[in-house]
Amino acid sequence: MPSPVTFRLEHTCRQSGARLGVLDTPHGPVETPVYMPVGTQAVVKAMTSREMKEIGASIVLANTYHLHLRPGEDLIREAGGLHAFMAWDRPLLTDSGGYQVFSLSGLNRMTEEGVAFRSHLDGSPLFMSPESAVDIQQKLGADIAMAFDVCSPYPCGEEKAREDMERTHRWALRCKKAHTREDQALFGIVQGAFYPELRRESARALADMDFPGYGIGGLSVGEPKETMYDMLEHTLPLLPRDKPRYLMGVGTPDCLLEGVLRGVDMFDCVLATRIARNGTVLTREGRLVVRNAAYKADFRPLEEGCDCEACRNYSRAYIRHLIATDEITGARLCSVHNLRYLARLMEGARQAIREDRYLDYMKDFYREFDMRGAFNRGETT
RNA sequence: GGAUGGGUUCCCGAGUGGCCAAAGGGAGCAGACUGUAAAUCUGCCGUCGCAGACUUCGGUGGUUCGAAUCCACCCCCAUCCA
Repeated sequence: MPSPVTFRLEHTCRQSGARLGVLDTPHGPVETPVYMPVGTQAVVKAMTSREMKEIGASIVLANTYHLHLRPGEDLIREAGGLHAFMAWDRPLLTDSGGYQVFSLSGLNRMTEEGVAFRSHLDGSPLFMSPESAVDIQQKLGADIAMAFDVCSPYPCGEEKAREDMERTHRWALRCKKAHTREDQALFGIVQGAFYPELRRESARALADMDFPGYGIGGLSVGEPKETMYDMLEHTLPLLPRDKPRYLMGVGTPDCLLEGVLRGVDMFDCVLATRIARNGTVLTREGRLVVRNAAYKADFRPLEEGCDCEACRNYSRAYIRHLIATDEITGARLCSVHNLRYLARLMEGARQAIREDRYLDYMKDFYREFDMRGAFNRGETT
């Protein structure tokens, strides 16, 4: 059967090789490269769907594990599916819960059959397998579902990395077999930890399984950025050119641009919304901790020239005051800004690719963006 | 005027002879955050410093080897009685 989600590679930047494309889905097109805001619990935290549209979000994520626990996939199906439930008529993607196997590793036990979780909410047991992760996602009804994968930690010994990768491959086949919904695409996920040969092997194995799109998983888990870029360079060339590549869990503005340079089409990351709620915003000049006392009487907008609601109407001093007084609108305005910032960053990237000047675009970004202390995980401190 | 209860480090508030620079909150300041157990978490929070030293618990004066803690007087606050 033909995939309900198809990718059109529209242009390859002659200066950089970066890709410009369109992902067509049952709920409309997504221009790539794209940053996808994360709405784990069927909501991008602090945001309404109307605001998400104003920001320019074309596709949003939700999470299988979290929605299975609350409110349950049957209720969402009864509501008419995830789109209707959360009043979002644009494309949706659900992560499989594979990441929760990793992030909640203290609360679960994995076997070949699947993963026995203990709910992080009340400790009650639940079992997720490739089949049940697919089943839940089919009931949720997002445009794109993700395979149930095994995300290796960092650092990770080669033997374990291989076991995780091979299990990910076996589980990918099981997911594919279990997936029957015709208006939903299932993407496979590449693993292989930080071993170039494993990354290549995983990319080839997944490509052979012929998915309509490919996630690159197991990155941005604590490794230095250069290591992540290196892994991308060992993965992306082995994935089919005519299928979308989704770098899962990334990230920072610089990682987004570096990913695009290497051929990534889709990204998601909680960072923008999480740091927003904690009083930090992204600007073209770098990260700005608007919570800090330095902005107490700074009446400029968060970012000069930004067209978001926060920057059009409010000052740093005001937003700092809202954060300091624990007013939820402070978290909301910072979220609005950060999401708009990343949407504009990617709009600019697409435009630059179209005009064959993506390397210039990156150079301009790095010239302005202060990288000192800005999410330099894993690098010398 | 009398009775009672109080005055502790920015605020609230524990502490009633040494283990007290003084619990715990709050405020303040800073840091972390990458497929969200996160509107969360961590650190600092008398002064100078490495150790350590110094100043501090309303004021003054005592007792004691040693006082935020005991005694005397004084000043202030609250409530009640006149």
